[in-house]
This record gives sequence, C-alpha cells and structure tokens, in this order.
Amino acid sequence: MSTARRPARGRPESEGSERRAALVALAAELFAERGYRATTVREIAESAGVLSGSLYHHFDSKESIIDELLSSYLDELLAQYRAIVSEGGTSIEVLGRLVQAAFNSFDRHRAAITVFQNERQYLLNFPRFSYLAKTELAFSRLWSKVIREGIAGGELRADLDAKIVQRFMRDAIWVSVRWYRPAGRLTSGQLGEQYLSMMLDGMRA
Amino acid sequence: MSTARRPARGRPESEGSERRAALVALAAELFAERGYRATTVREIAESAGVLSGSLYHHFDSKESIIDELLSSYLDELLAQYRAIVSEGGTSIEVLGRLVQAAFNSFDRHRAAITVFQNERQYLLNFPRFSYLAKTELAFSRLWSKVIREGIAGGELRADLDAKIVQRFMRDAIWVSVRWYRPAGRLTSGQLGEQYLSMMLDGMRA
DNA sequence: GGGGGCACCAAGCACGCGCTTGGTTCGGAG
DNA sequence: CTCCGAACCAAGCGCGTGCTTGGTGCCCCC
Repeated sequence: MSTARRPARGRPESEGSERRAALVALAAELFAERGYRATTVREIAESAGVLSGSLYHHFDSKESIIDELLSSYLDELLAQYRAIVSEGGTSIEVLGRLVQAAFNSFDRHRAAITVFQNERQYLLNFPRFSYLAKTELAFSRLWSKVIREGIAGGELRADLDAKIVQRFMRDAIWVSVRWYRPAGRLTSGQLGEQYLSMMLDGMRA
Repeated sequence: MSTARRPARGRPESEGSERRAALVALAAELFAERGYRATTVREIAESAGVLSGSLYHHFDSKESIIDELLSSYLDELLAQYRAIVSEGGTSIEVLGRLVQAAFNSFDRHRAAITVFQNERQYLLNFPRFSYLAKTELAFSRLWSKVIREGIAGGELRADLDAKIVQRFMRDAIWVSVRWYRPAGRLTSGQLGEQYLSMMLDGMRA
C-alpha cells in the first residue's frame, strides 16, 4: 500500500546529476533558514519527498551536501571576480563592477551566501573545509589590490587604511543578504548602486 | 578520592549571584567560538571546572544561559542609546555618538554581540526569544529617526533612503565584531572613527 | 558546636541525531 | 523476456545530547 512514486525516474548521468543538484538546492534553503546544525537529514529528505536513508544514495554525508553547495558557489564567484579585474579600467571602475557582481549574485545564490556567512566559522574547525579559508584569502587579496591601487593612484582618499576599507566593503555588502528579498522594493542592482554611492561619496550632504 | 574542590564557596546572594554571572561569561565565550547549538552543556561545565549536572543548580536550562547573556546586554545598550539621543545635538553629532557607543561596546561585550549576530535567526523560532525582535525594532526606530531628521534638516544627502542607510550602518558596524580583536592594531574607538569617516564622507579622494 | 543551605558530584534516562543495511520498484537496453 | 542499475523504502543501530535525581562536603551564623 501507499506506493506513490515520484513522477519520473531519470536517466543515468551520475556524478553531476540533476537530482543531486536539486537536492543541494533544497538543502540550501533549509540550511539558510534554520542553520546547518539545526537542519536534520530527515528534514532535507522530507522536503524532497523521500526518506532520510535515500539521501545516502546521492551523498556520502550531510557534510558533502554543504560542501558541494559552498564550493561550487565560491568557485563561480572567484572566476567572475578574476574576469572583472582582467577587463581593466580605473580602480574605481573596477571596484564598482566588483560591487555589482557581488550584489548580482544575491538573486541566484541567496541561500548559498547566507549559509556561508552563518556556518563559515563552524566549518573552519574541520580540515575538510580548510579550502574556505583559502578562497577567502584569494577574495581578500583581489579586493585589497584594487583598493591599494586606487589609493596609490589618487582616486581614493590617501588617509584610509586599505585593509579596513576592504573589510568594510566586504562586510557591508555580504551581510545585506540577510534582509535582501528578491521580491522587495529594490532589485539587487539598485541596492548595489545605493551601496556603491554611499561607500564612495558618503552620506553627508 | 579525588575530592579536589574549588577555592572558595561563595556567600548566598542568589538570583544575581557572582558565580552565575561568571558562568554566563564562560558560556558566552564558547557560544561565540563554536556556536550555541554546537556547544554542549558538558563543555560549558568543563570550562568552569564542574560536572554538567552542577550547572542546573544555577540555571533551569541551556536556553536560560543564552537568554540571560543576550537580554542583559541588549537592555544595557538600549539604555545607552536612549541617553545619547536625549543629550541632543545636530543629527550628525548624535549619529557619531551612537556609532562610537556601538564600537565601545566591543571591548566589554564581544562575545555577547557575536552570539547575538550568529544565533539571532535560530532563536527567533522560539516564543521565549521573541523579545529579541522587539528590541531590534526599538534599535531600528531610534537610529532611523536620527537619520530621517538628518536628511530633513539638510545635514545628510537628500537622495538617500533612510531605511537603507540605517541597515547599511547597522550591518557595517556590527559585523566588524567578527574580526575585531581588542589586542589588535586599532582600539575600538579608533575603528569607530575610521568607520564614521568612511560612512559620512566616503572613500573617494 | 550544631544546623541550614549553597555548590557540587555520580550516575544515568529518554530522545533525536547521522548514518547503515538489506531489500524493492521500475524504466530501458539487448 | 530478461536483466541491470538508478532511485528509493523500512527498520533500526550506536552515540551524544539536554536534563534529572538522590546524595555529599563545607562555610557561615547563631
């Protein structure tokens, strides 16, 4: 009894299967909403209409799910950043494009960004996730280089500390994913413009 | 055997006892480091040199510990904010004092702030912690009022959205607690100055 | 110098967790 | 028609968790 089945049984494809990607996306929403630790594999399975044991047909472990979520997102973003820098332009132009790229990623990757923000520190305890620190370092170096060039070239205020500026921008941008809603009053692009304007020109009249 | 005892057994005092406050502080460090969910009551007890059951002489539950940590901090900060607003001055002056008050709290309350940032969303699932949302609303209204007055009075740019500005400032300030270290290159006051300068006057030369 | 009560110990219970195991269903290739 | 393998089920194991219970050592006050 109760032999209700999923609509379609997919063809092979293995490894990078569609079903696998769909499961990662479902898990991402739950991780973002309740936190990684607070989300059980039973909940992930339930949201996919399956029993918990069935998840282990697709993934070794719960860790593998968040690993795939974070690493694929970070790889994509790093590639975008590198492309932007290699396009060239003034430091302020490059900085502007970096900011916009970050905000644009809000629409497609809101869950992944949220999970990264919230679970970063916890995951760094495990050797498996040490690559997170490496990727962060790459991000940080890329932004810092642009900022230092902007200061050296006279485009940015000379009395600013490049390291503080980089952290200031990084934090201000990424944390806004906590309250940004795609269906809200502002698109991610408009939000990026407002932020860029405040950061470059300040709030004073 | 093994009847090693703590140095001193305190006098009564109940409720707001010193021992209780010390335990909250120890737990706060662990919560900040590893996360609330990932910290076990056995770990809290161990860092205090007692067994886990002994904690229940001081607290009803693990929830009570984080509750006391957060509510006492938030109450104190809200009182400070209200005092600052009632002192008066131009909008920019008030805003500056608010920013500095926030950064000053980094030294004494780093753990509490970190825990609040990280566990806020999870805790809001429980009715017991609904007061967190109320306190946040009070903070948000207080800051927004100052910002709106600054815009209306011509001190701040007229083309800015007060709500976005308020979130921008809130996020940029609070998230910096993640990397701020009291023993670092900058005091919390110096950090506050840098941030205030960037937010008011921007980064452009 | 006896008693009250604070702070703690020692042991363990019930439960929910991540994960495992052996078996079942069913589309598609030969 | 057969058989393979992807996708899933049903059941449950072992472990770590928050918390409980009954009892003990020791300081302080009278």
